[in-house]
Amino acid sequence: MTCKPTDEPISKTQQNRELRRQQILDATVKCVRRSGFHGASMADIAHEAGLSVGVIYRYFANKEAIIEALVANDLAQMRAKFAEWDMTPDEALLETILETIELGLEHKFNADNNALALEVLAEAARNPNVANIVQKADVQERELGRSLCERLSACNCDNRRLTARGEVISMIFDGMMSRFIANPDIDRAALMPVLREVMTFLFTLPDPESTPKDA
Amino acid sequence: MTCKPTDEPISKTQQNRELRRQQILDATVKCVRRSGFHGASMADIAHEAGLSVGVIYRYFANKEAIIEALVANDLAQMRAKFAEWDMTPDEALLETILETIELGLEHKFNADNNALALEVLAEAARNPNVANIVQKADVQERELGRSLCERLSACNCDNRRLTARGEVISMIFDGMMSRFIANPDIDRAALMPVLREVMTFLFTLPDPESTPKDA
Amino acid sequence: MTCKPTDEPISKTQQNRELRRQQILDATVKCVRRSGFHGASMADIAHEAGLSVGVIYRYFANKEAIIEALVANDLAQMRAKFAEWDMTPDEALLETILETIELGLEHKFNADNNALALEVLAEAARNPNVANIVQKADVQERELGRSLCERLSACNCDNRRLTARGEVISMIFDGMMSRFIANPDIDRAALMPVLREVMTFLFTLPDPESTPKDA
Amino acid sequence: MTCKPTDEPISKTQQNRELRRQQILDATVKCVRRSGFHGASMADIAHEAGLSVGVIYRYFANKEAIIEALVANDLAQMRAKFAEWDMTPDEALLETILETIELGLEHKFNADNNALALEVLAEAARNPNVANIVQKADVQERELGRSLCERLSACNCDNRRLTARGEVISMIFDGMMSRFIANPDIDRAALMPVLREVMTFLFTLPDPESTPKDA
DNA sequence: AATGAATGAGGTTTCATTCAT
DNA sequence: CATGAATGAAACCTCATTCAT
Repeated sequence: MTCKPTDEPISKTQQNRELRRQQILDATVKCVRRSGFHGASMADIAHEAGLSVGVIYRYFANKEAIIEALVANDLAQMRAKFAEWDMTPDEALLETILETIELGLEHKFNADNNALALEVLAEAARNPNVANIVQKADVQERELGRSLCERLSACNCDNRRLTARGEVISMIFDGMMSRFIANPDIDRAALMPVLREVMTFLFTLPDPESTPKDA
Repeated sequence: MTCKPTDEPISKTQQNRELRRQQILDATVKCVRRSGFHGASMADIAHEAGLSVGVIYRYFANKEAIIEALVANDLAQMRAKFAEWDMTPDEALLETILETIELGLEHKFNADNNALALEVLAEAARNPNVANIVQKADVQERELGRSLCERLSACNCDNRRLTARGEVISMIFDGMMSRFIANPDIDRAALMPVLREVMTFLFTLPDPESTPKDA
Repeated sequence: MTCKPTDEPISKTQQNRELRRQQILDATVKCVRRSGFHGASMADIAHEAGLSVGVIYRYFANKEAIIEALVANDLAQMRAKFAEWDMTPDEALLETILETIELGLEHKFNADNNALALEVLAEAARNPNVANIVQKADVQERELGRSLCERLSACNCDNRRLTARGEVISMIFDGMMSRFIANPDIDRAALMPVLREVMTFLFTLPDPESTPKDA
Repeated sequence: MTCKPTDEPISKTQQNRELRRQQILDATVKCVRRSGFHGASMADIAHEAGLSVGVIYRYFANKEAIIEALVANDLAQMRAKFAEWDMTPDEALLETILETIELGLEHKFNADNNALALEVLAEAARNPNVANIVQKADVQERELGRSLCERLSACNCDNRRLTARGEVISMIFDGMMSRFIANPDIDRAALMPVLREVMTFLFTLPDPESTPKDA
């Protein structure tokens, strides 16, 4: 990721370069939220970033590259939040997670976050490069999720089953976006307890006694 | 100009008109799956439909109108499937629904369905007209869902809680799309039993004894 | 113009044909007033005439032909009004003409008439066919005008001078259109007497005594 | 982005911008003369200007904006000529104006000028924006005209009557365009003296003795 | 390095005209 | 004869990308 040619690991030039890239990505996020990937023109992005059109091409090969970097960035931020849980002590973990449901809901029910995330998914559904980025990011996220589930479960857990539980948890979180689009006036007060119950159920779900370990 | 008031109110001309509209919508679906709403050009659509570009404008006012009709169409099909359950007798209902999970999964894990549905959601996140169509459709879908939950629950159920359970169920189904994008090689065999357990839990979830009925 | 193949000079079929042509021209006039020659589409015209698009092509070779017929029609109507004066007795002629100034002003200051007449002129300035029609019509109009001037003048009038006076009179009338566009709130009450004075001056303008008859 | 607050407020960039705009307007004038506003395509204009289509949109928002700028430009040039007379001393004024009649005639009988001016009028008859520009320009022109009339008149002149005389003079000039279209081979040698006589009459026309000053 | 003017292919849409029914 | 669905060229306009300054 970061090449170190000199003793100083990241040169000032490199740092500036990264800052500029981030500046462009931030501007792109705003534009994409407003108008989608195709609706956001390079001129829009340049204007939003306070830069000239030409300079963007010194930091990104083309629009496609911006999109890819944007997606990678966005997913990295997600992952960062996830990683925080990893450091929570075992006894506080479940409660911490349950508390975060509300934050998650708030995040997913935010129109801006939503627009961007759905744009990414829609793009990933058609664009193999973007799909690849999303999938790469997901591998790491699943790993984190699985380790959380493992810590929460009693002990004797089928690994595949653990993974599946993680998937269903993810489904619920990801599905929030879709629900917000379809029903923005949802009754959040009534939703929260149900979500807590289901999450608790999922996190602590024991293996069925008589399930064969392999299909 | 010349209207023939026959017995049957739908003239052959009207029928042909509807056929052409459907032909155009079908072509659009293919193109949108391939390239998204904005990536699908009118020329693409016309070519896919085997028509000239101009003729499309005899059946739809503009591209926006095609998109809106497409979304409405797509959601209507969804609803139709949903409605089937409404006629299942009570005693077979839960089992029928659980059996359908697999079909649902299969549907949501199909790349074509996925691309279209995500495109619709992403569009709805930015385009108020499309959002409106989606939300209108969802009102009906929620109604159906609530009635199913009601039949499955014991009896003494808080209405808001019932609705919330429906929302969570929807989240799981909708979230499948997102998961398929992020992890297409998911272990479906392991996933199915967990899904069945969660669904059963959700459908039969009792009210907590000491919950105040109104916030 | 009218071919007479049978004894009856104009067959009923021919008459119907002429009626249809007129119907189309009337519709075109409305459309052209609204949107100009280029803005008036064949579909507009057909709709306004209560006909199908196709049938128009049975009566006119193409849009150009409609325009040309329209222009010829319009000019013929002008000429018809002009011709009425030809039958007025000498002693009442000047007064009749002066009285008509007000009608002329009213006509030229009507937005609808204006839009059409200016459209015709602008078209004639670029389209040789239309220019030709306009010029052919004008030859006849000038002839009428010259004969009016002749009757009004004392007697000993230079022919070229008479013609020139006719031209200036025409300029004033034609110029009204332009003035209405530039100043629609013009003070007509103040304008009328000045117009009467100038017209009287022009109609009765004697030859300068010492003008050489040829330049 | 980078603005250099120099002493002279008009930067070289601004100057270049203005030059390009003028270049485009000049090309448009040629095209409009040839084919009218609607007949002149953006491709034609670009080609005539030696530019690409896209660049035009950096200087004008759309075709309508070009037309409006063109009209404003054209009228400003007219007004500039008019304004010259304002500086002529009183004793030479009438003769100067009469001498200008010939120039005016020459100008109005020029096919190119004509085509453009008529196009503007025809457009103004239907397009409120253009009408507005024409009317705004005319207010100034009338002011100039009225001041000329005032200087030429004896003294005791009704203001409304003065204005009316200005209108009739304008009618004659504007009417020339129309006459040139209808009769391009007009006998200018015979026309000139008549025009001089009428103009003299109009410029020096006294108030009728017994006219009530207010209607 | 930065700028932003220029390019031109390609987007949506319109419309005169034709022709099978 | 009449219809109006179909055609496809051409209109206006946008935008990712390049490159002289």
